[in-house]
Amino acid sequence: MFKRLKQEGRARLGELTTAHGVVMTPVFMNVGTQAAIKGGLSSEDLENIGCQVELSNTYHLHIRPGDALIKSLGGLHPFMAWDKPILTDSGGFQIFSLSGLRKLSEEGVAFQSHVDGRKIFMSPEDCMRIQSNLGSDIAMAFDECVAIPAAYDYVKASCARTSRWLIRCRDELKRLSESSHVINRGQLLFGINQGAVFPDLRIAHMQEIAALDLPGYAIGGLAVGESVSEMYETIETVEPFMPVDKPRYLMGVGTPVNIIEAVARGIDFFDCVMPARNGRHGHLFTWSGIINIHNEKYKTDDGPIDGDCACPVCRRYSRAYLRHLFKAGEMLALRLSVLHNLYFYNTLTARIRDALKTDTFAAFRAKYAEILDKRL
RNA sequence: GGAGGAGUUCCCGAGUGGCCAAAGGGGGCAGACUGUAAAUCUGUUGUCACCGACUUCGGUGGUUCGAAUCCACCCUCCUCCA
Repeated sequence: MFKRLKQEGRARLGELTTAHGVVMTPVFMNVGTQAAIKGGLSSEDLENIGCQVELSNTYHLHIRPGDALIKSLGGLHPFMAWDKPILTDSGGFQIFSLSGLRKLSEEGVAFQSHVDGRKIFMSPEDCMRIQSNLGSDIAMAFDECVAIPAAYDYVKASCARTSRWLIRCRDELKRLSESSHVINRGQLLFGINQGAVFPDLRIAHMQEIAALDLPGYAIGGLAVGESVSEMYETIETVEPFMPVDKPRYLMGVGTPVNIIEAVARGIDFFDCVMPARNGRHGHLFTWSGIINIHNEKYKTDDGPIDGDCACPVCRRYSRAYLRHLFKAGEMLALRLSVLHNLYFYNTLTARIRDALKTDTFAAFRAKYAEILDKRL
């Protein structure tokens, strides 16, 4: 159940109630694909950096360790010792990212496991059964994330199939929720809008799925090859057709500025691997821009990553030390960097919420949208 | 004292007459990364006036149209024998 608390322009302040608690939006969801944040963060760390929602992946957990095992251990929440909300992504992104290892049909997707090569067939119904076994609070519909550039006719046919799959997802989840064996009866299904950068396809598809009156809606298939302006334009195109009183999730996006700009265009939920992956690669987000801690200029820098950051890393360690950890190949470098970056992203959305509460989001946007993505 | 072996660009290490400014690692420097097959990948790493020129393969001389590669002497290091 989603409640809109406030609005400034198109930007919204809200809260979504899930089986494992209330999520204040706009929110950044922390990506732990295999029920773990890469870089060595624990569930306890997530609590300490203000994480509201953890995100895991259906395809990856189905392959290893298997959703049946996780269900037998009580579901993802006890399994990873995280009792706050969890969203599971459907595996639709793997249709895009593992495009060389799968075959698509009306019935579903035949993946060749990237781990051991074995065949894994996933229909929309399978996808819902897996997510039900995982026991997540929010289940994503099984969609096809289409790479851009894409041919119009292909995208049109793909959207039609994604719509048919969505109905199958909804019906299967409904059937499951009536069974006495499910571990999370209150699981929310979010439908996913596709259509690449074709305005008419985006709108038609959004209208189609909005009619199903689902608990939430996502914009998928962005940040997969289009320009940033095309991404913003696509959000602006679709947003008026998204139900007003339902949560809106922009999947896989993005940079700090992308998030601010998407909030300004009416988005509530975000997730992105960028803070974790780029952090592991030495790119650290600060309130004055992005630094590459590998750079020689930080060799003797005894200041924190960010003087304006209150995270556990900035309170204690210097840039020079962090740079040394990277150069020396110490895994602590990865852990501290990811910890800082995720703290930054969670704090970014917390500050956006604060700005919305005090009707100062426009000023916040003007102040930070210029600098946060800048390389220092 | 005798007998072998070796000295290559920041390091290790290939190369034994022209296709060599010199393979491949490492290290250094820089870049990419957006619902994670990523602790990954890419570029660069003698100098300069850089589509070309110059200097470089322990040192000095020599052979040759041409040498890191062949010859002579010298220097240094390693192994074995006394």
